[in-house]
Amino acid sequence: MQYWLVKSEPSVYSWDQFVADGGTHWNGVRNHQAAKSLKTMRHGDLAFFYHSNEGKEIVGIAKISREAYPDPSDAKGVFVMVDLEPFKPLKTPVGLAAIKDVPNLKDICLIRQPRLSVMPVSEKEWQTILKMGDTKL
DNA sequence: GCCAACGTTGGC
DNA sequence: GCCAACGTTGGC
Repeated sequence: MQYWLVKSEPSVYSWDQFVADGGTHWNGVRNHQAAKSLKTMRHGDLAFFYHSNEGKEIVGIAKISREAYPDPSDAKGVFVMVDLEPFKPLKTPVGLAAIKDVPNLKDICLIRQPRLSVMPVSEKEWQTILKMGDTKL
């Protein structure tokens, strides 16, 4: 089991919309490092759903429901997408500021590479954030 | 193949 | 709205 974090601007695609849709194709990723993570995702892996720009907090958990396949929105056919479905919301959203305050999380990709939109999360980071979110799987 | 210019992301 | 970080583009 691997853990991940995906970002979305709520004004573009929010967690509420994601839940209302019952899942979505995670398309439009055009960064090779992010794409590498997409390709490493396995069916059943879990991913934090982070609201960037507005909110700046982790609001829920998504499950990978389909592994990487070609993203039809990429005309060159280079990039891939996965399918995600809602798993469960965080009982308490975990904000970026709170994450920055935790020494254990200072190496998390979210802080070290702020512009990356899809990134791995270590098991330790995952458990720490789950606890901060007052949420059990 | 280097590197300057430019565009985009996202926190503040 | 500004700006830092960083990926991409294009001239040489």
